[in-house]
Amino acid sequence: MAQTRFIGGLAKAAGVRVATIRFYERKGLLPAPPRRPSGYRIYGEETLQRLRFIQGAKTLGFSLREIQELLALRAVSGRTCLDVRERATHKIQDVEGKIRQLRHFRRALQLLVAQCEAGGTQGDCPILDALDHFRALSVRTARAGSPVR
Amino acid sequence: MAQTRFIGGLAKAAGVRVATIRFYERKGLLPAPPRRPSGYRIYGEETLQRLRFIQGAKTLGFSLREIQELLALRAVSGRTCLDVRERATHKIQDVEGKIRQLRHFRRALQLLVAQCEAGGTQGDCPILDALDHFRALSVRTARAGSPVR
DNA sequence: CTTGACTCGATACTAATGTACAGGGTTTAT
DNA sequence: ATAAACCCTGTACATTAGTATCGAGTCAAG
Repeated sequence: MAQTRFIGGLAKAAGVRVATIRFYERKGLLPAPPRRPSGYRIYGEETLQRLRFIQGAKTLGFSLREIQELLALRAVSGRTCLDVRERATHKIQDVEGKIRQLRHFRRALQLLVAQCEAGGTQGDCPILDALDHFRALSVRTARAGSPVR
Repeated sequence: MAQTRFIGGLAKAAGVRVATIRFYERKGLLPAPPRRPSGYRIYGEETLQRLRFIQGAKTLGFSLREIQELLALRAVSGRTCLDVRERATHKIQDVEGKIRQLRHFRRALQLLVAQCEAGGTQGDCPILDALDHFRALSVRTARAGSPVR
């Protein structure tokens, strides 16, 4: 079994570059792994899981910093439980905002397709006014409140 | 009514910087607006809508390039209708992938909260294995297929 | 008709997220 | 025990998405 591997094998399995893995480690998104006496990093399956998680979160619009926060939720230490609960609840609201927005989005695209199928699309496709009237919901992705100045 | 305004008013209304609006124009995300004889840009309500759309799409993880593609779908010209339909359908699949992933995500976070409420969280919160087992679904955000080399 | 706030284009800088060497060891299959 | 394929650190470069600044012109309220 390929239970453990070096960085190259992990990179290939996750579909990222070796340099990216080292970069994530420096950024604290991946824990510093055990090493061979030579210094080679040794990885187990769990790091692959985590890399997949990171990839997924990235396509959903979370920044590396936010992903770090999400991952930090895992490090529950009992006494911070309330705090974790709070942050998780907050994240859930973020996520639900995003889901709402995406549904909105999808509806607009579906209307566009329907319009196209009905053949009646000349010039100024007013259907995508749905997209135009798309209001930025309360998703504000933890941008630390506009810096004012 | 503030039906038309200069770039500063638009920026304030949309919550972005003036420089960002000019940047989007250069990038083709906003159309070149009409001008005063002096060269001042004049904006109407529709540009505000579009800016909001862009903001929303950004928090959903679409790159400016992808947002451009989405906006381009609006420019239906009859004969490209089939093409538009195809691309829109593709985008819908992207969006649905993201929605699925976000639901996954939310479920994991909800489990975490539930666990916290049940009080039984010591040390190794195995619930977030849900997060760990999160598989990167087929969301592949139009990355033009890994460059191989 | 002045004055403070705004706008113009051009250019340069920044932050986040990677990527690509370079020079030098390590692994491993043969 | 050697050669191809890897890995190490450190540093420099690239791309995306803006931000900031400059000198000069414009707007609009009093």
